[in-house]
Amino acid sequence: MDLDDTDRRILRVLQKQGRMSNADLSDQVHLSPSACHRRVQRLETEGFIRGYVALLDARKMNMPTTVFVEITLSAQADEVLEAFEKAVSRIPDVLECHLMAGTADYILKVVAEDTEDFARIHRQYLTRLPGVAQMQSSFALRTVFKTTALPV
Amino acid sequence: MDLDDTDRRILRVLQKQGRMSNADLSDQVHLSPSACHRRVQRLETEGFIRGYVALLDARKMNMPTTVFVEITLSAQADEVLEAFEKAVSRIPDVLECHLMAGTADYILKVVAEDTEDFARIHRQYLTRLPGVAQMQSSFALRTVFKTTALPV
DNA sequence: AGTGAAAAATTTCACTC
DNA sequence: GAGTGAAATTTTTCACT
Repeated sequence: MDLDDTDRRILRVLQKQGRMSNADLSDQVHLSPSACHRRVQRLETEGFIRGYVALLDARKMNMPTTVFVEITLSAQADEVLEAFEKAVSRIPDVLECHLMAGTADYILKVVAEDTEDFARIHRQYLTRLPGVAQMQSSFALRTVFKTTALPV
Repeated sequence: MDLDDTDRRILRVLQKQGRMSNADLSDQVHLSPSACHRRVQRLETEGFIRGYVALLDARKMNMPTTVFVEITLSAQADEVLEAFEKAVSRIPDVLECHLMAGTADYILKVVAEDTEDFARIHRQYLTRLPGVAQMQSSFALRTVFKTTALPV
């Protein structure tokens, strides 16, 4: 299915304010409430919209520390990758896990309360990951910005 | 303000389903609708909940490619950092920008349609960023998982 | 914090153009 | 596709326990 400009306007708005009422949304995109609602439903059922989430304030929640962890495995066989990924997915503080091209096999994005808390996560979880040959952690001093919104 | 277990349950649910109705939410967290609604309002006004957003399917939206770009600047004076950050914030395909400790000064998370599209973004935007000494791009072959939900 | 109820707003749907 | 209007549901408030 193709998206027209109106669909894209809807997605731009909902990526910023996912709980905006259909009445307000229809105003912003210059549609009647019913036409707008039909489009949103289609975008949902066709899978363009994966879902709606509340975003929490990491500082308020006492998780202001972000660490990127680059990991190289000792082997690249499918079973090794699978075992690694399965173990990673059980660590609550890991928000993202990407399989990379090039030298590092994986990049993890980890959040923690502070450096000490990251040390705990490292000790408790990261050192126990299977198949790891090398690991390098880089701390974010400050997150300049972070958005969940794809450019549409 | 401190959060109790009920607050944390509310946040866990809303981080997964941000548009759940207050009635359903109050069921899930074992509260009456009014008590639940009172708590959600407090979590919003106190700033624990920063907002609600729709999450789009990157594949459906034709932006399935994620690239991490590590950048070292030629100087670290405040004005250099500011100019760099200001320029970065104008690039639509950059979803995150983190100031890092250690060797690389910044890590950017960039999304693109494919490698060719990333080449365009690189040419059009990244090569024109001010104060850049070194830049290294790493492609994600596959995103194992990605979540916006903080552990609470 | 819970209950119950009323008021306001939103969502949903059948129908029409 | 889009618009209209009415019904169904949900949200929001409130007084009271």
